[in-house]
Amino acid sequence: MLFSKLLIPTLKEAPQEAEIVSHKLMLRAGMIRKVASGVYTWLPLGLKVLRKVEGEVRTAMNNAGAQEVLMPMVQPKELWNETNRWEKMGKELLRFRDRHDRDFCLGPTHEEVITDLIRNNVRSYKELPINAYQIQTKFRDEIRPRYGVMRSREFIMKDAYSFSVNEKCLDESYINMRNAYKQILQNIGLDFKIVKADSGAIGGDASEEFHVLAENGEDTIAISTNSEFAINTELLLEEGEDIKSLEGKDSPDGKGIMQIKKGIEVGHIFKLGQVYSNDMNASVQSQEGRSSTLYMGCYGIGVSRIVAAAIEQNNDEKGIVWPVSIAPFDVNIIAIGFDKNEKVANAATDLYEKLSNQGYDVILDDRKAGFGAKIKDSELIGIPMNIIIGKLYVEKNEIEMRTRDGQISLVQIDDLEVIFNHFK
RNA sequence: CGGGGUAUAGCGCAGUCUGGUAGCGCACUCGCUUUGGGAGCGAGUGGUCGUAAGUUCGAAUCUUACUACCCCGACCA
Repeated sequence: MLFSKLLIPTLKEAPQEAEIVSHKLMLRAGMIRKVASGVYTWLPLGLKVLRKVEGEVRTAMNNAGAQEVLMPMVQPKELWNETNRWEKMGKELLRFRDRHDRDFCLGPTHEEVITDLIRNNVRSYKELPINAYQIQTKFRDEIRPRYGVMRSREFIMKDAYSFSVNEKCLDESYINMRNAYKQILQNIGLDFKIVKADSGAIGGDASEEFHVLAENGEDTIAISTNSEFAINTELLLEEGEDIKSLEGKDSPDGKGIMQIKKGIEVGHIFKLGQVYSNDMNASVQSQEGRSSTLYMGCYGIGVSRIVAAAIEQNNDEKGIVWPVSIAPFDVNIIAIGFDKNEKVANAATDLYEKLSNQGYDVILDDRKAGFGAKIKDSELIGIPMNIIIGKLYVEKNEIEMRTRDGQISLVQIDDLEVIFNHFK
């Protein structure tokens, strides 16, 4: 793609509305723009990252045997009445009426809709387990939207729902999703912890949260230095624990000592058991020929929140430092004097095509701007690799390869193998 | 909803106390010169000062009401 043709309105200064680093950088890099409080437009650059995160999630879900569906954002009151949640939910459930005066809401989650689908279309235990997921826009009328896309009212979530005949099978589905979530965050390249959590309003037996560790995290978690043990301090507070005195104590599992960290909750998995399937009469015929109420699990990942969390964890004074897996582009070819110097333009275009043909996601900065402006933008946007074609090339056929973290090497432009090797 | 704050050009800000008809930097447009760390010179464009009402000869500035947005708390992917 040509930089000059893409809408990438970068800013030198962060708008006053932004408080935390990820929000500032997303605005400055031209990834998002606010439409209303907690409601954002994703511009081309932001959308590219969002799509890459979606891709990582989708791949891992499919590999785990889940199947993709797409449910409506608009849901009828009748379904929510079945679980009594129309009454139970507060104002975060945005309700409205259609022209026939029928009540609807914007879906903050989809237990009712998916359970309705399964109960109407699955008859036998032989068809189970089923795990259906979607990647979709959710709306929660949050009391206080905050920090840009980190806690917005409208956001993209991957939500998966598993249906099993018995508790043991639910456990298997749960572990399966737990592993898939680990895989997703590892593949993206984020530092995270799995944390025991309060199962909260959604209800059910057990739940764990996936937290990306970052200083601006909204949650406080207690983790062990030497094991997987981690717990949300909200749970400890309920038990009357004094959080501050925990730091430095032995971990309850005997391995390592406790540390208090800040985390961003990007995923949450629940064993729901039969809460919703009881309310909604979701059952199948069991092996014994009797009606058997389904066991459910639900598994959420905040796709748009991961974008913000990744920035929160990976940035420096110059801008964003994307993990390669979700960077908007793999390479930026910075062509200095593209509009004036034919030799530069030809070489840049030629290299652009060669790299694209190799399957790299490449952008060519063909703008009429100086080196300083171009490299600053590239650093702000966080593209992992820059290839600079300028004076050195004109004089000595050399191009400069420069990573986002500042490692520089000079390469002959015809040395394609050497160039490609830099991407490994 | 409770507490705190902000609102002047696309972004960052000054002007408000002490009323006199709006300014700076960046960005943007045109021209020429530039092109390896956000280029220079020259000439320009852009604002019913958040909205409404009031006080006044006169309001960005004073008064009142409203709205939007941000921050701290309860909610959550």
